[in-house]
Amino acid sequence: MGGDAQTGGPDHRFGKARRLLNASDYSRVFDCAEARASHKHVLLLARRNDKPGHRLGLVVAKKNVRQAVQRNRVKRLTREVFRQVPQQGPFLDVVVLARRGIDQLDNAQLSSMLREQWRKLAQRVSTPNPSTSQER
RNA sequence: CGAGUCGAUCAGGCGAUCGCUCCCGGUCGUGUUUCACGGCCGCGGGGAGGAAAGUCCGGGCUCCAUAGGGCAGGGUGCCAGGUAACACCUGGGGGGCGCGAGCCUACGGAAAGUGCAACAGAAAGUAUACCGCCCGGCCACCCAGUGGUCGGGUAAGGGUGAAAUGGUGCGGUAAGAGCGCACCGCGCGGCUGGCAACAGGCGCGGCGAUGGUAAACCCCACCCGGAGCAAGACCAAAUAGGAAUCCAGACGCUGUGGCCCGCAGUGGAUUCGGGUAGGUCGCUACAGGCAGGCGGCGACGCCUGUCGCAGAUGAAUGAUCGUCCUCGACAGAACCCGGCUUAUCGAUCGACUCACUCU
RNA sequence: UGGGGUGUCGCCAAGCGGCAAGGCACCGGGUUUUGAUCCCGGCAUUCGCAGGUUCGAAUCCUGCCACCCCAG
Repeated sequence: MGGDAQTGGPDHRFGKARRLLNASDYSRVFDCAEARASHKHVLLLARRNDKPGHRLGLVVAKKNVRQAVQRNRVKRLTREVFRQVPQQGPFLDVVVLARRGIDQLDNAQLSSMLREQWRKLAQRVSTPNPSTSQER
């Protein structure tokens, strides 16, 4: 459906084609994560998709980030970082889970941390690690 | 100029680039034309709050009967008004705080009943008499008097306690006592003002009666049916059709508040097997905002004009850069309103009070 | 988002107007050659926080705070 959208549209868009939309999309990633990147404040899970671009899903639990303002801030920044990621390589479905204490970071710290985690994730997918695929 | 009281408003601004969502317009594609869905485009419009929060009250809305009767349970609690309603607001009264502007106030009933008050204390509620005080009889002595003992009168004083049976003063008395008087308090009666709460003043009662506690049970007056948009409705598909066991056989069972009645419907429960968990509506236009006029002390009401002001559904307001200043607090809509409560860097405006100085 | 519940010592908790039980743990002492067991004694508990009612509040009332559970 979005075949000509990808060729005609610019690189840094973030419409519904770039997001995980329902529970089945999420459970597909959770049930069979091909790669993961863990950090003190965040956990990324990823799986290859057959779509013409990366797709992002967010899990920011109320238990981990208490205030609604802080949850919104974390999600906005994560989307912003993801939006600026180049659309190339094997396309992934990624779920970002926030952990406790992530709301203590300021905007600059948060976005540089997320860029770093994305870089690690992309590396692991391009050179498949036998240990990670064995985990599931 | 300093200190303070009350009320109202605002909640970083501007520019550039990239990005999200809804609406509008255009265009392309798909399906069967109207039309629907999806993609893209537009120097096109809209896009969090005063608390959006806590969920503490009150309503609308939806389903259960159109929410009906009784019990139970809960709430409110000086008076009058406002309101859709309220535990809110306005005005007034009583009480308390402040020099004042003002602020605070769960503020009905204890002579309907039941209960409670540890410890201390004589006594904690149909009062009582420990130490005292006073009088009389008898006994002793150093015979005015003092001490002991018995009988009586007292509740002024002491001591205990959170609280001790009106308070203060004068008279009175053997000592005392509302025993008498004055003022205050309390109760009763009627009068004046006020819609009322209540206030004022008058007369009567000697007050052995009527202590406290109702955020103890309770009484009185008034109010409250239950659940919640994950309510609920619709579309495609499905709930079909089956099998087994158990219970009941219509004073039974089910239907959303705990029970009874009433009302409506009708066999019910469990297991096996089978199937679905996609979308649309509800979803923002109303107790609506602003301006003006009129009525009212005011809350508010009425009339006229004008404005269109989030509506997502894995869930939208952001990021980066520049610039200015006072350097930006608390904090993010999820059905919607009216309040209350709590969090909060500050800024501005208005009204008023007190102190000092000057004129 | 809605509904419901719980906060008492380090842990588990009873108490529901008048001194806050008890057990485990911990500390000190005794018993024992030593340890365990056993015995005795101790625990600085703002009773989640702040107001109020009462003579008196862990207990009653009001407002906050934290944590937990249930419903897609």
